[in-house]
Amino acid sequence: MKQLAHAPRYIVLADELRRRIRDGEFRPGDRFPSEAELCSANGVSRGTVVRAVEKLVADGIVHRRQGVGSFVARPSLHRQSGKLLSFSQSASAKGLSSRQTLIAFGPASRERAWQFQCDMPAVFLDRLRSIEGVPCAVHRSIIPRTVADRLEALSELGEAIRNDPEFSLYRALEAGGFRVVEAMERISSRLAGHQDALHLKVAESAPVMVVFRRSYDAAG
Amino acid sequence: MKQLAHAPRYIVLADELRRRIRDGEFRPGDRFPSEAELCSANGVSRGTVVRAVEKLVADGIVHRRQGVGSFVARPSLHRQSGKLLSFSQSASAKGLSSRQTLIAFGPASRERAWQFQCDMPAVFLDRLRSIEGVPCAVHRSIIPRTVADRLEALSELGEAIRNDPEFSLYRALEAGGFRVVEAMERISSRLAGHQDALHLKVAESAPVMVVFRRSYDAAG
DNA sequence: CGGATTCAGTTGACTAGTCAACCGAAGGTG
DNA sequence: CACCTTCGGTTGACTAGTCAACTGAATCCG
Repeated sequence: MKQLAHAPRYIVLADELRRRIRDGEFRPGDRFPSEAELCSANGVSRGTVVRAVEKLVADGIVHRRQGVGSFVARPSLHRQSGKLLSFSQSASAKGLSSRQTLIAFGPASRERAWQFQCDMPAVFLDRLRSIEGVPCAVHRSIIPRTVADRLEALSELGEAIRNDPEFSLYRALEAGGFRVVEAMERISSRLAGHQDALHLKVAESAPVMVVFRRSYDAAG
Repeated sequence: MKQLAHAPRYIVLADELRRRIRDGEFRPGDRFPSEAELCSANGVSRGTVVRAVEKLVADGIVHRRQGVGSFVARPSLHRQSGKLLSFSQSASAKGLSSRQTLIAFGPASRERAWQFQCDMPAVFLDRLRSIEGVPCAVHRSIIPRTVADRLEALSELGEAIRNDPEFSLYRALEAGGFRVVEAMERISSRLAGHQDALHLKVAESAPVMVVFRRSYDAAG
């Protein structure tokens, strides 16, 4: 189980840079420290710095231009997607049955919330979504505390999901007075980890899709 | 304009390995040559080999396990997505207007078709999709020749798209007798290239989403 | 036999460099 | 002024290694 050996340095470095961006040390559009600077500042070789920065680039947090430098990305509104149907909506629209089971929920760590560019106390909600009985996605939802509190008590939310296989988070949000009007999606594919593989019942390290979708209500 | 300088070796190597997999030299589940083997066989250092293989891993073509080796991935049916609404369907379902403009179309190179795991002569179709006037995606469709021929003549297809901003490829396919029943999606995000940036009118190297969706009709 | 250990082979992480491609700005020249 | 060149700084690609972590199989031993 030990698992805690120690994270690779390039991941530690990436996380630290992420934090510094989050904390406002680097602002959108700002020039990022050059790779050479990051090398000497952190006492690692350039290859390690590159791997760290590549992670941030893959996350869309920074971008690089050869011969110029690296920059903190401006939050892109163009990532907004018009495809704003909830999972259950799109399924039923095609006459398919959609099911879900609650995997886990509870308070979200600050780091985790930040992955969704959410800098408030929040709760997370992991759900296994199935179409026609075939598990096909794990949805991780991050809901700001302020919103969650206006829904039913959280424990009840958990119960609702457990008991109602047709439960739709979007419907619950609307019932709570929130109209979701637009969303930001960040989609990437990665290899299934142990947990994912367990839930999806696929061979471990099979490719899965990871969908980040940030939703806004009319008030933001 | 020269642009043709020469592709990096790790890309050349990745493409070559892709081709060898495609040609059946390595079969799904097969053990892949070890990194050391690939090094000596291709006369490059291990770092280069790793980058090449990482590309294949990112594409979901191979997977690696530390201490064991690399393997050709089995085509995963779990990548099938239940969310099979066409772009225009999902937009109109939300009461949004969707537009599109034809960027390019014509015969697809074998390499390009293969990216969609399609090993037949095919045509490609690049469309810029907009929601509420905001460009938000470039869709690249690969259609097997055998299917395309049963649609209207291709030039007419081009005309149809040009003239009908409400044109839906799925609708056209159904009109031609093809019922799309399921699709495989491979989604990744990358940086906008020059072409992309031009069409989407976003800052170059802004993050964009790339959606690969392979659709099957009832007969496969 | 069955459990522990060793061992060879593989990928993961990392180093300390080199050279190339590229960009922007600063000068130089007509 | 307009054009060209040079130059410093940056990222991109690559090398040739080292050591660590991990796996599976073989081996040893009670």
